Amino acid sequence: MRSTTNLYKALSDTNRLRILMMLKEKSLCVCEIVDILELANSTVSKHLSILRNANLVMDEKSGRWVNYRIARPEESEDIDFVLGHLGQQLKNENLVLRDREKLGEVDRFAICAPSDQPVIE
Amino acid sequence: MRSTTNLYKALSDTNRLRILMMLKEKSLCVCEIVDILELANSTVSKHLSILRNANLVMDEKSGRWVNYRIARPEESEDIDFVLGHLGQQLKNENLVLRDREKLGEVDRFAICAPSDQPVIE
DNA sequence: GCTATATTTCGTCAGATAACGAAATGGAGT
DNA sequence: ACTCCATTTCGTTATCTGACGAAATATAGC
Repeated sequence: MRSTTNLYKALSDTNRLRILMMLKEKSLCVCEIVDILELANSTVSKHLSILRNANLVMDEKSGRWVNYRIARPEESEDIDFVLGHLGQQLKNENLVLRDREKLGEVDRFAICAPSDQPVIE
Repeated sequence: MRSTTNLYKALSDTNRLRILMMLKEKSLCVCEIVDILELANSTVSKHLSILRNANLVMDEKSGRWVNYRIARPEESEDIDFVLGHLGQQLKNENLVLRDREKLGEVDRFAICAPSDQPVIE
């Protein structure tokens, strides 16, 4: 029962739904999500751990970043069902559409490393 | 977005899931649900209002009782989808199985009217 | 090994949620 | 109209949640 309510709890926050809708488009590191949602990185990290705990997203280390992506069907029995529903419900949601636009422009190399010399790949 | 998170919030409480699973079996009045869940009737009433608000259940007055039932597909775009998922997830849940057993024995005429002379239909 | 920096963890605060009992409401049946 | 009683609303309390900044952790690249 707990795992079922945990899944639904994970889905009952606006910012977590925004994150899922973005990850549906493409994988993102924490700092990119921070930039788009305009929340503290500790807050975003917490949201991601809740989504990870519900097996909705997975993380993969890559260089200095942690990339988050939607769980594959083999990794989550609920993911297809959930994304199907969210896709339907939120496809015309303004906030989601705006996030998606920002998603095209986001560049982790520009966003992170706020010091004088930006990191060069 | 609000209506989507409200739906998921409604589903993220154990007692509300138990209520939905019971109503899937048959319609019930508040006092029957109180008897099975062993919660205060004010608490159950609140849970039912949250489920009603999410369009998952409907209420119908009948004599002195208010019968609650699962929303019909015409009344809720999400109901089939939700019940399908819950059925899968919770079909082997002990608490749900115990509730279902109690459901067979429950008798609103015996439960309510706690005074000396039970109500006669 | 040191430094830089992306991410996570910790501590705290404000607001939301679930529970209860008591009081209010409202419909059914006399 | 009155009474009964199932249900809802109200007020309170304890716990949970989401937010933040600061400190801790971990890893890449020199």
